[in-house]
Amino acid sequence: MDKGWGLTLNSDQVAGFLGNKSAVFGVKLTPRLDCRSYRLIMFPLNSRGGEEKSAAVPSPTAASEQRVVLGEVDFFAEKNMPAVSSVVKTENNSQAEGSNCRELDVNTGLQLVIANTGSDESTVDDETSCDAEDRRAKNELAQLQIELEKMKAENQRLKGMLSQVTSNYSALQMHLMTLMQQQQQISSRTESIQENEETMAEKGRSVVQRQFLELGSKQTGDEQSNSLSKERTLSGSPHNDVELLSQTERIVREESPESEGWGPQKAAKLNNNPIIKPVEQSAEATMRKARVSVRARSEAPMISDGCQWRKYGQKMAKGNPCPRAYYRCTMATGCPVRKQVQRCAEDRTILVTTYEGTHNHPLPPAAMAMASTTSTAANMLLSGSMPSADGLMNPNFLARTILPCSSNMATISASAPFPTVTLDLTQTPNPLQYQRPPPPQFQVPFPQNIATPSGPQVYGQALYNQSRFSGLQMSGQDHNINDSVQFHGQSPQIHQPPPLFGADTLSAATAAITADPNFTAALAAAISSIIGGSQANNNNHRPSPHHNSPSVNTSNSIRTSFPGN
DNA sequence: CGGTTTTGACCCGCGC
DNA sequence: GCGCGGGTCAAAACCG
Repeated sequence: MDKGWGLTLNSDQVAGFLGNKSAVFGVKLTPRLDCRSYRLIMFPLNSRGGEEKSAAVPSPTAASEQRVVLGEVDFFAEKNMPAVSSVVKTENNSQAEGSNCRELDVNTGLQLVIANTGSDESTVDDETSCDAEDRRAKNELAQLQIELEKMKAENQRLKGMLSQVTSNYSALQMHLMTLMQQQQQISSRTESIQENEETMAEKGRSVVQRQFLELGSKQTGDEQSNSLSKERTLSGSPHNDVELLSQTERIVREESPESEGWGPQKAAKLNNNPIIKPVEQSAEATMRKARVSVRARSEAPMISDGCQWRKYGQKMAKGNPCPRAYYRCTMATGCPVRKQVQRCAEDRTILVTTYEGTHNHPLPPAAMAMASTTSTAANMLLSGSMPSADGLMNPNFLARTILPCSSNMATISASAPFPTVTLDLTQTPNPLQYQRPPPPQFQVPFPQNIATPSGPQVYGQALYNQSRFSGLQMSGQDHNINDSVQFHGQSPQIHQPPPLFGADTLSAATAAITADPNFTAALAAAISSIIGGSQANNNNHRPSPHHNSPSVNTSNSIRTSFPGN
């Protein structure tokens, strides 16, 4: 087959060699199928140098016993090419002389002398069939290459379109949220003025009393909402806040019915009271609803995230020929964290791992980075659908806050049955990007909580502040950052803001893990940053080699073990 | 022997 | 009501 190289001779040389000055020929050298001999194909050239037709050149009329050396010939070689010393002319049908001569088309009377070759003997039999087969194969190859190029171009075009659509969607969503906030501010002021007038008109009627009455009619016993409402009532524009609260209640209820999702459905059966729902259960159910999907390129059946997982099911999902595997965390009994692992249908080198829930136990360093990333993403996603002191948070802040290095590496699915954040680790961002502070406008969704956000350190603290501020702390278990703090030796009983290294290392780990497409390398970076940053003796956790946990050696590299499925 | 994986059955929500 | 699809259960098989 054609190996992609050929021999080109000077046409004048060829014409002179043939003894016909008026004839101009092009010469091609193509390897034969056996890859040991080569064929020199000559063809007439038109005035523009193009090939006129593919035809064998008649043998030279005046055959000479003496070799005519055309001169040194260079190959346009790309691969393992034998060096060609010269092109000589011999008698018709003469065999190659010497072991370094390779047979060519005997009809042309040309012979190619190839230096530095072995003593392979070339033959001339089945030459015609090989020739036809060569041409067919070359044609097929050329067509395939053309199709490949077309597909590549189409792929690039589609990628560009997708990127544009994604960015447009984000921009539109940002715009919509900004407009909604402005509208709410305006309506808030308007209603505040109206209420003032009402208060003046209806003397003796207490506005605050009316507000609490309305609250009482709309509340469902949710202490969290109640406290939020009271807080809002005190902070101004109460009427609007009540409406906002009821809106948000609808959103939360619609998005997280108790009997849905990965939560134990039997547990849902046990509590059938639709009105009185404990805060813990509600928060837990809401937390379990949020999902964080991580896309990473991996040939392994499962990415190593430092946790121990037990597979409890596998299903064929619609629209994807690859099965979806279900795992639950087995690092602690009753840990609610589960994950789904499935290969991407479009690109099977991409492994999509979807996490849900928050670990209720300390995590090893290897697992902290991913767990914190997913937990933070879930927290912020839920915060985005919950009322806050600033009103509704734009979920796109999440993408940019979690992944300040690239705005299009995180997407939030609004159409999915569950609110899902997708962290795409398959794209290669500029490695310098995540070392720089993120753009200020996307840095912190709650700027009043952060004094001077200036980079990943403050960014990590921002996550901490935000997640505590969101009012969606899981009762009975603190945020993952606190988990990490506990793991680093802090007293589990004392719930206080984590020391600085917790936020620093977490943010660094998060940035590293989300910015590096090589997941294992990113995990190694994250772990090394955690270990190096805290200088704590964290090596007491030695996951059993039986489990799917990475082992950290002294050089902070990651060795993953993936038992086959 | 204990933990994990496999895999068919079952449950449940949802759309028609 | 029925079918479909997602998610989970649980018994059997597997494995170190």
